[in-house]
Amino acid sequence: MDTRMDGAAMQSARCTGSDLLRWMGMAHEVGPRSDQIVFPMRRVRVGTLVTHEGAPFESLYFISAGTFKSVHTDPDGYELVQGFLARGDVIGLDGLSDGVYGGDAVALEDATVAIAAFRELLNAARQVPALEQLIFLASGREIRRKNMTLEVMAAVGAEVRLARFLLQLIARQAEQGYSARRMVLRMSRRDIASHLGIAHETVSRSLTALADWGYIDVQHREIEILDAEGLERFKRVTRGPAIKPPGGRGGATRRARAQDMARLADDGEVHHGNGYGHLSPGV
Amino acid sequence: MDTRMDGAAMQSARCTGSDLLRWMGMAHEVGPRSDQIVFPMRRVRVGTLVTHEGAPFESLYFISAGTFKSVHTDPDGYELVQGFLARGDVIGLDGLSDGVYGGDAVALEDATVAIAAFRELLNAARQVPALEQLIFLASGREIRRKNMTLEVMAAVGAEVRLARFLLQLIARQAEQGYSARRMVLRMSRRDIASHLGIAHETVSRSLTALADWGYIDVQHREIEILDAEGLERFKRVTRGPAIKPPGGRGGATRRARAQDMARLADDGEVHHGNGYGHLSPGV
DNA sequence: CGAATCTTTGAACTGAGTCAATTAAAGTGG
DNA sequence: CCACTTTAATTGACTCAGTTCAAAGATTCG
Repeated sequence: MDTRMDGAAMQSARCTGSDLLRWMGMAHEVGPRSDQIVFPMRRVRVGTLVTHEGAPFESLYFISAGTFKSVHTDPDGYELVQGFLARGDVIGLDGLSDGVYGGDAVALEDATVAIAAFRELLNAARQVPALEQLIFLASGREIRRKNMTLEVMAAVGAEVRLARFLLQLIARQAEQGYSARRMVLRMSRRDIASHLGIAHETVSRSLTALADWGYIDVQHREIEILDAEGLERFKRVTRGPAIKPPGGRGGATRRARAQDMARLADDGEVHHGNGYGHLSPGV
Repeated sequence: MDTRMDGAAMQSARCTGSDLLRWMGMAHEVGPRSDQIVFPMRRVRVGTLVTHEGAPFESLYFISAGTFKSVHTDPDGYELVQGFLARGDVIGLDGLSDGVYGGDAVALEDATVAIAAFRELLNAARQVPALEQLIFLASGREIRRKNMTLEVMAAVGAEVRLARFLLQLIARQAEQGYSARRMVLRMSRRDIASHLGIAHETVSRSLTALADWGYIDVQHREIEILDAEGLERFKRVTRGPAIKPPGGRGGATRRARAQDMARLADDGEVHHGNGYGHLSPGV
């Protein structure tokens, strides 16, 4: 399976239902029928909006290449980055609820999307069950993603949020067949900050911290994972108790703070704090 | 339209597609065809789980009555309340992505749900387009809700988070035809805390603060909105700049803190801080 | 009526936000 | 291609909102 070009898709500025299925990781569903369904494609240049918040919902946009941010602007002018989207994601799903897009989808680099007019997509879906599945898969995935974002934002220190965010990003990249060690952040620190609910200065500091502790290497917007295992362990650190050990617990009460984190990177053995966090420990 | 009972539904422990449409606010789509589709119902007692995290996805559960919390437990045992669901919501949508439920749905009070086996629902949808729409509506709504939760959690003080949460809750209740002034919190402070990403002690304190400022009245789990307008204004307060006023601005640089909030309640005129928050101000 | 849970309140500590100032990078135009 | 402007990123110092820890009420439930 070709991950850079989609056959004739690019040249002719159109693609097939099969392409959509492939991008979304449903290659096994590709068949002659899905080959027959054709969608127009659109090249999108950096900074361009694919959906406009408040505009009437008409199409879903399947990302073939490139990265987007979804930005919601509230009535007072505050911007919130709701998420980052790439191949395997669909733009515009929130429009399903009330017929209006819930945010701007801004290209963070030159990109390509397939335009699926929703009405037509539905018609196609009636003939090609795989396409119907595709829509549900996309919706479910979007919901799942949001829940993951909630996990990132809920109740952890800034460095941990960042760690989770990075691991999430690179996991998605790896799913698409790219490196699981190196990545380029397409978004600004400010975008990350908005998405994670922290100050952009804190993003800087946290990146530096993660680098100091040897988990990652940061060169501008290029990130390399140096210690995937350690980072994976680190992302689990919270301020609350780990889990109430089945046989009762009697450890020292100490919060996991920066120095412990660093140690965690060194010798891999740390008892993180066990005070009561607001993430209720599982009983 | 009856909002308490659904005709024969309760007695016979089954309901029709029309009922589903009504609960979801699609009463206008009700027709003879949707009357023909029948779904079994299930009574759910407090504390009972409707979906189990990790269990194979098979059905969607349409809430007829009662309240649920959706709880995700991560491998380390930390619990995160992903959201609260009531009539008008559907349980289990996150299972659409990978065929597994993403969290436990726990009843916070005795409740009733309609069980829609997904396969059958799809079949029914082929005959009754309104039901197809229904699924998409539900998905889109779920995504929209998650985005609203992100807004709540992103970058604001605890009192404001709480204010937004309460207003959200009561708006949903009002949508269903109930009071827009009084409500009963079905969930514990701890649940709220987990959902908002703050400590449960902070939830207590913030409720007290909102009450002290005259926005609400708190009696245990009963909340009354005393000053809807003020609360609406208050929820907009952030730590960052309001909006960069079109004609440039020159106000004093002061953060909006508790005392200002209180004042806001009194005389309704406050210039909240205007330093640069991490919620980028709209250009 | 007592056990368990939930809620509130207090006190102290600290992580992260705010403000400020410098450095680096990316555009822009001559 | 190089000055110049503008935006992005880093780093530091200070402050406070919110977490943590502790302990006392209030409710609920068996």
